[in-house]
Amino acid sequence: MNSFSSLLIRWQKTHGRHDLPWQDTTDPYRVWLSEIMLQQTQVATVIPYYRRFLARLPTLADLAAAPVEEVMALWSGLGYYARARNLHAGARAVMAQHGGEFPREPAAIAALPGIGRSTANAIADFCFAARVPILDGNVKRVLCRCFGIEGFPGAPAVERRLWQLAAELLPRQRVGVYIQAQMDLGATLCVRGQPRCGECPLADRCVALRCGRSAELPQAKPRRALPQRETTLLVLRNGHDILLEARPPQGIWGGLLSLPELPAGADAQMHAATLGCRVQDVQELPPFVHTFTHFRLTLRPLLMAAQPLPQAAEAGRRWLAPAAMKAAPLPAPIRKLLKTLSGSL
DNA sequence: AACGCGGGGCG
DNA sequence: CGCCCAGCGTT
Repeated sequence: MNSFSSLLIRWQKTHGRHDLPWQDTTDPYRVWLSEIMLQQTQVATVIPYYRRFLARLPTLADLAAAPVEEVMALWSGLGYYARARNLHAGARAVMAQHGGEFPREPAAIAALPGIGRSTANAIADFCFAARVPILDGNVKRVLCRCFGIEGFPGAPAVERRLWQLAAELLPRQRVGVYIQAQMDLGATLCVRGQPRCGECPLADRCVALRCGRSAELPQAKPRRALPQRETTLLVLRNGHDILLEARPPQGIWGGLLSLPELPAGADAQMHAATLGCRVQDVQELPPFVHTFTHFRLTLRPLLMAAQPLPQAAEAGRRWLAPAAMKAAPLPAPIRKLLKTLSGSL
C-alpha cells in the first residue's frame, strides 16, 4: 500500500539523510541538544556547534554541572541565546526532579524549559519509541502543500488542523524513521523557494503541485498592513537651485535636509510666502511612495518657480545648487526625486 | 531588505 | 488566547 507514511519511509531509505551526527544515538541528551540547536538554525550551521558542545559536555550531568557562562560560550554565534539558558536549566531540572534520568513521557519532556510539544514529541519518538506527531516548519510546509491547506500555518485554527492531520498520518511502526523522513523531505526537496517536485515521492498526490500552487503554499505570515500616510512637499525652484530645509532633530529624517513640507490643509502659495518665496504657477508632480519599517508614505511634490526674498535662506533653510546635491544630507527618496527633476528642469 | 524559524512571556 | 520577540542565515 502507498500510504503517505509508507511513501515517505521508503523514500527516506534511499534519499533521506543518514549521516547527521545526532542520528547515531538514542541518547536523549544528544537528541535533545540537536533538536534545540536545530530549532532556529540550519543543519550545516549546527553541526560544528553540536560537535564542540558534546566534546566539552558529553553527558547531561556534565551540562548540569557546568557554569551557565560556559554553556553560553559554547552557544556563542548560534543566536537565540534563550535556547542555551533553557537547555542548561533543563539539565539541572532533570538532575533535580528526575534523578538524572531523562523523562520518557512527552508531557513530562515538554514540561522542561525550552521544550514545546513538537520538540518533546520528536525526542520521545527518536529515543523512546513513542508514537506521537511532530509539527515543525518542515512538516508544516510538506503538509500544507501535499494536502492543499490554505491559510498561514502559524494561525491557531490552521495549526490545530495540522496537528490533527499529523496525528492521523502517523504510521503504526517506525515512527522515528517517518518523522525523520518528513523533516528531510522538507529540508531537501519540499523547500520554500524552488521545490524539486520532480524528485518528490508525494508528487502524484500533492494537491499544491496538481493545482500549481506550490509557490503559494504554505501561505506567508500575514503582515500587518502598513499604516498609510501622505505628505505634500514643496519643490521651490529658483533657477536650478531648490529650497531645502533642515528636518527637526526628532522623528522621520531627523537632522537631514529635505523639501519643505506643506502642512495639511495649508495653501501652497501662502505657505511658500511664509518661507520667503513669491510663486505664481503651481505644478503637481507625480506622487510616489516610500516604504518605511513602520508605515508607507505617499509623497506629493508640488513644483513652483519661486522669486526668493532674503528670509528664504533662514531658519535652517538653504538653496541647494545641483552641484551640491551629491554631498547634501538628503533622504534617499528626496535625493531620487531631485535627481529625476534635475534632468527635466 | 525581508522572511522564517519553536518556544516563552506578556497582556 | 493571540501577539510579539529573539539573532542568524537564506533569498
